[in-house]
Amino acid sequence: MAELSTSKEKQILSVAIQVFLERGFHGAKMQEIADRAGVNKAMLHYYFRSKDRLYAMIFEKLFMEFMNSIADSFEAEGDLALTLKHFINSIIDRLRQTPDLPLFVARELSWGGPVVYKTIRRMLQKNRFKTPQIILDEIENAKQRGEIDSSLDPVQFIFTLVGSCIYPFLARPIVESIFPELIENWETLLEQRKEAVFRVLYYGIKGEGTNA
Amino acid sequence: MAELSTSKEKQILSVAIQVFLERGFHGAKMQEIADRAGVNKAMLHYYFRSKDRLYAMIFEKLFMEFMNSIADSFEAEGDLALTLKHFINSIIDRLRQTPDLPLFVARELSWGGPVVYKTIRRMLQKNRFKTPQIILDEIENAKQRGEIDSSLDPVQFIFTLVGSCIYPFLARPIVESIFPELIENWETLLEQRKEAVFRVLYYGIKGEGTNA
DNA sequence: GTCTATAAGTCGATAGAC
DNA sequence: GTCTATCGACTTATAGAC
Repeated sequence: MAELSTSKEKQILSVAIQVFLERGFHGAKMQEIADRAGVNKAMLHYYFRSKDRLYAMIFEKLFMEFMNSIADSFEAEGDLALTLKHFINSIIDRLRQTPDLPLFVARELSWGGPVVYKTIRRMLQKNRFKTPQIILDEIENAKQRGEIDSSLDPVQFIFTLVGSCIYPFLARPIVESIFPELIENWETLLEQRKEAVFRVLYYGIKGEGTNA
Repeated sequence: MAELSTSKEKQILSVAIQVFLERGFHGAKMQEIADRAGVNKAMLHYYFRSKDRLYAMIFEKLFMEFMNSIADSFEAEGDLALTLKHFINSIIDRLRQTPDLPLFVARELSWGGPVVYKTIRRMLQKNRFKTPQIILDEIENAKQRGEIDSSLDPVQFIFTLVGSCIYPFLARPIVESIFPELIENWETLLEQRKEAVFRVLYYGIKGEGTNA
């Protein structure tokens, strides 16, 4: 709505995003936001009225950012292999800039407060989420050319595709607690992941459907 | 520690597990647990002393249940294909009985309260988590027989394997809010998923590593 | 063991001086 | 616009009667 005029307002908002990302709505405290922003707690209410309103603003921004990260990564690149590669590289590079985003979205949606419901209902009405039509088309083409198995379930495949890319970000806290050495090379792991996901998925759908 | 003697004690614990699963530590309220268990709020403190202690007990149980779901699903079945199939079927069937479990673990670990740290440190000391050695061995064997590409990164593959099975449970709230019709057939989707994951992953690692 | 009533603490929100 | 002080709602926890 209103422009973010003051620099202090932007400062608060930027810190609040971080705190909500890390802790979620219930875990986030106005006091911590104020402390980390270097301002008084009263300032938060002066600029943003209430915790609910501050959260609503941030949830909407972050949720759209997440959905757009996925939707915008679907781009036709000529053939299935290139389109797959582009999606995988793009989504991983986008999410690595806000690695807490997937878990934040999953957590807040699973709790499902009123702000969450309203935001999604509003977004469903105006800004219809893009379906991954590009990948669906490429799959159909590849099937007809005989490039991939014609019995492939496209919904399951997209689930596997998106999941394989997002899963590391969702599972990071779990993996970190058990195998901390894996996360020390987090950036390397993500780079290698791009290649690994492409190879398994692309050659996976090229293989013949011999076995049940 | 102590035996769960009273039936009322078991009743409270069973309800508390559900509430913590749904809402996490910060979202769960003692009042709601008492109401849903049909007892007085004071009873909760009589039996479990404090919210922290009740949560600690439940977190430890649920975290172990989750880790064991994964570890126990790794079983040698003679060859790679059968071992993969068994893992996929087993982990999905176990998790479908407590579908909120993966998201609960991810959420609580990402927040990382003192109870969480203590529990994991204790488990790391005594009950060393099983590594998926069985799958690693099968992969090595299959490589030497030339059944699968020798350049396959086993860590990335296990990431993809476990992730592809767990991801639907983590992403369910997100998918449900955007494509509710997909979740209406949740059970069917999970059954189809077993087959889809096996085919993509097994034929994926059998494919030749021609392209970068 | 079970309940009511209430203490004690936390957190969001605001009043009011500057 | 900014700060201090404080209010009031909510939540955990306990005291004490039965």
